[in-house]
Amino acid sequence: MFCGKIIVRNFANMNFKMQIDPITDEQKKLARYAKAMGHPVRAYVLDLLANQSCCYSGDLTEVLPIAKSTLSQHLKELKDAGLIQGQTEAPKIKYCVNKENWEEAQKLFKKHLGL
Amino acid sequence: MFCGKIIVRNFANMNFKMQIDPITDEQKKLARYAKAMGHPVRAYVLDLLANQSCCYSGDLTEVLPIAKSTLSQHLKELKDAGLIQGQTEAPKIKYCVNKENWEEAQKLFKKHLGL
DNA sequence: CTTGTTGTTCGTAGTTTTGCGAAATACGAA
DNA sequence: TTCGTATTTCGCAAAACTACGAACAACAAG
Repeated sequence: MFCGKIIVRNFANMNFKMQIDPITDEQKKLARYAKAMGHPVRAYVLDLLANQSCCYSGDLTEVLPIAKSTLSQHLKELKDAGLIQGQTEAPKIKYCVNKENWEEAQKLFKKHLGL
Repeated sequence: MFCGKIIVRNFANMNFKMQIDPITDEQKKLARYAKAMGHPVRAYVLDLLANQSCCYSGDLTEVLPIAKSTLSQHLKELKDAGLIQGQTEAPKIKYCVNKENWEEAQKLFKKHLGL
C-alpha cells in the first residue's frame, strides 16, 4: 500500500520526482506487525508460540473454535507477516516464531510504545 | 467478535450452557489495540501523539497524503479503540492520547511481547 | 444573521478479511 | 501402490476496510 505524497517539480529541462512520505518505514513495519496481531486467534497463537514453544497446526485446531481451513489462513497471515515460520515434519507441520522478525517486532513496539 | 466454543450439555432436566474460550480477554484486548495500530496512517498518528503532544486534525491533513474524510475515519477508528480522545476547541478539535487506555495497551504489549 | 473555518457524516466503489466446507496436496506407512 | 493422516488451497459469501468527494454540522467572528 502506498502512503506518500508524490511531488513533481520541473527545473529547466530536468525532471525531478520526489516522494515525500511523512510515514516512516518503521511506522509501516510496525503497522504490518500490528495488523498481523490484530485478530484474537492470531494474538492467541503468537502468545502461545512466543511464551511457550512450537506447536502443530493440529494442536491449535483441537483448542480453537474455528475450522481447520480458517486456522490455516490465520497461520498463513502470520507467516506472511514474518512473525512465524513452519517446518514440515511430515505429515505434520511444526510452527514456531520467526526469531529474527519477532525480535524486530519487539524492538519496534518497544520503541514506538515508549516502553 | 465472538471467538469461543459453545458447549451444551444436558444433565437430567437441567440445562447447562458453558462457553469455553481458550482466548483470554487480555489477548482479545491486545488484538483490539493491535488492530487499531495496524494501519500506517494510524501508526503515524499514534507515534506523533504519544511521543510528542496533542494536535489538531488540520495539522495532520497538511502532512498526510490522504483526504480529510479519510483521516477523520482513521481518527474515529483510534478513538473507538480507546487509544486517543478529542476535545473541541471550536472550530477545531484537539486530539490527544487517551492516557488510561494507552497505558493499558503499553502494559499488554509489554507482557505479551515479553518485553 | 451571515460567513468562513474546521471536521464529520453520507453515499459510493473497490479491495481485503474472515469464515466455512469440499477438494486437493503431501507424504509416511502398510 | 494404496491408504490414512495432516494441512493447505479453492470457491464462495458476508462483512469489514480504505478511500474519495460532496454535503452537512458546529461554532466563532464579523
